[in-house]
Amino acid sequence: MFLSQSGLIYIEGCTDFDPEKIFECGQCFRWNRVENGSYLGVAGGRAAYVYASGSGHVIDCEAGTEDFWAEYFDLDRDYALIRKAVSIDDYTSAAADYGNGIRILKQDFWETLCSFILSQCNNITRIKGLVERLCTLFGDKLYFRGRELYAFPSAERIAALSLDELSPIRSGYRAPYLLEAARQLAAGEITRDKLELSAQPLAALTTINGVGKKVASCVLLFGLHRLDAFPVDVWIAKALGEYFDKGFDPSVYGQYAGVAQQYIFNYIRNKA
DNA sequence: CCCCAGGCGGTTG
DNA sequence: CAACCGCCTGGG
Repeated sequence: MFLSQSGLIYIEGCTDFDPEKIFECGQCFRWNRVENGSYLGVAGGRAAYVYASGSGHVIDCEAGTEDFWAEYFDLDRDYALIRKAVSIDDYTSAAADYGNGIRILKQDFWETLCSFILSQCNNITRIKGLVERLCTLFGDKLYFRGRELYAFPSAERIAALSLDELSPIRSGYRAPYLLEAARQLAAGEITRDKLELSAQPLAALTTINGVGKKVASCVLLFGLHRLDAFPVDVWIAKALGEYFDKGFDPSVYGQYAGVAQQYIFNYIRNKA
């Protein structure tokens, strides 16, 4: 399904790899289309291009980082099987068909937490702007194929800032949430490991000020790759209200409820 | 073109 | 259940 060479990953014969869907379905904020139609993004302090090539796709990255990107794009997982597994009713089947190509990225925990704290009551354009300013102002500079890019700043870096220093981000009332979360992480009060071990990771996450159930579910799904997490935002709520019974329980999708969530989200948001 | 509502992938007290 | 900060979008 994929083949790694020095600095290049070839994805061939995979029915479920569509860059546009992966990057535009709202799970990530640091991938952008560039002039030639390929996507350029930064994750884990590294950059990569993703583009269509022949009958497949290519991930163009620094030599030695192929394993990181294969993991990031969850390339070992068979999403065609997941699509089948969650197609348990007509509506979800249609959504899964429509969303064919979506994959859940294995993103950094802190970056995900941070990004989704900023996401509340904002549209994607603005979230991307906020995150980009955060990186440009406080992230480490990196160079990739002649471009100057910025890594996502560490929790320690953000924890050391004052509200005043954070103000150029223009994150509004979310700024104190961000600082507080950064300090809790930097102090080790909240760690990825603790959450992994916790029996109630959702409850643990919602102890963070500014993190409610929706943001916490997004962090579980995108930042801890808990594919059973099922974030309910306004779009999902709309779909649930229109097409599902009242007492709907996402556990009907089993361990891949979160992937079903992405299909439904993408479907109700983009389908005419 | 400028102006100003309305609305945004929520959370909190 | 309103208030929160601020921009982006669209109608006038």
